[in-house]
Amino acid sequence: MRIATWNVNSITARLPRLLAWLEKSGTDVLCVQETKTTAEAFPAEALREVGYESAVNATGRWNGVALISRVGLDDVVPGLPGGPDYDGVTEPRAISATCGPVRLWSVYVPNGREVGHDHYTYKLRWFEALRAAVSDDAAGPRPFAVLGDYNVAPTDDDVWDPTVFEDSTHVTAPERDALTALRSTGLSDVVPRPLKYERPYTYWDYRQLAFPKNRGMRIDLVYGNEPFAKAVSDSYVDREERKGKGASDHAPVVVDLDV
DNA sequence: ATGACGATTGGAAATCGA
Repeated sequence: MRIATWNVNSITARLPRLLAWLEKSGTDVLCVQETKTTAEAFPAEALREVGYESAVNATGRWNGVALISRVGLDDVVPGLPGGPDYDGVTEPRAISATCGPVRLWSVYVPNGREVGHDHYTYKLRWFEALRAAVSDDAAGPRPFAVLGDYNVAPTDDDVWDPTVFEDSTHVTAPERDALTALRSTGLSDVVPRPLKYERPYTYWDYRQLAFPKNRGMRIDLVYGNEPFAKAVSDSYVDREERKGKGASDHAPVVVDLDV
């Protein structure tokens, strides 16, 4: 069984590449972030025509997450129970479902914008709510994983140049502490292998030739419980999908499971 | 080649991203 997570930066703009990639990669379940569409405009019919069901939590131009599966999509829960609002709005940043033998979340963690910003506080609260919401499944016997754009680089090795990010979001101690707290529920970081270079970056800015220069970050993560981690046979970042016209600024992270 | 930011809303310029 092949699962993957991909911040597509608009599923409308990415649809041709998304459909081609699903077929080429043979992915059974895809966790999507930044759909940037309403649920009504989500391309569920185009996905159904190629054999995938969709579960969507999306409200418009910002955020939005989905699960796309051809191996079952049951017990769908949209949103993060107990999660914080931002500016009085409950943003669509999480959705979970059971896909065959595994329970999966697709998450788009708040960016944080600047250290000390209201959005940064919101990000830390969001992480705490996520930890509380997944703790039972994380400790359970069923293969379980939280996949998505975490907007945190777990270590300095996950950033192309740590000195560039001093005092920036994505690398601060409170954000990394939030990852540690999340792992303490029984989850571990399923680190993918890179297809080129030393580090498995998953995001490269569109600007300043970041991708050709490999100025990237590993911020798209797969956190799996013990039954999940034991079933992993391979994991890699499909950097080929970051190339060329019409690419997202994130590459898919692929995980193969023996389940 | 992997190449100098892209998507959305709205119908220009602002906002967001990390």
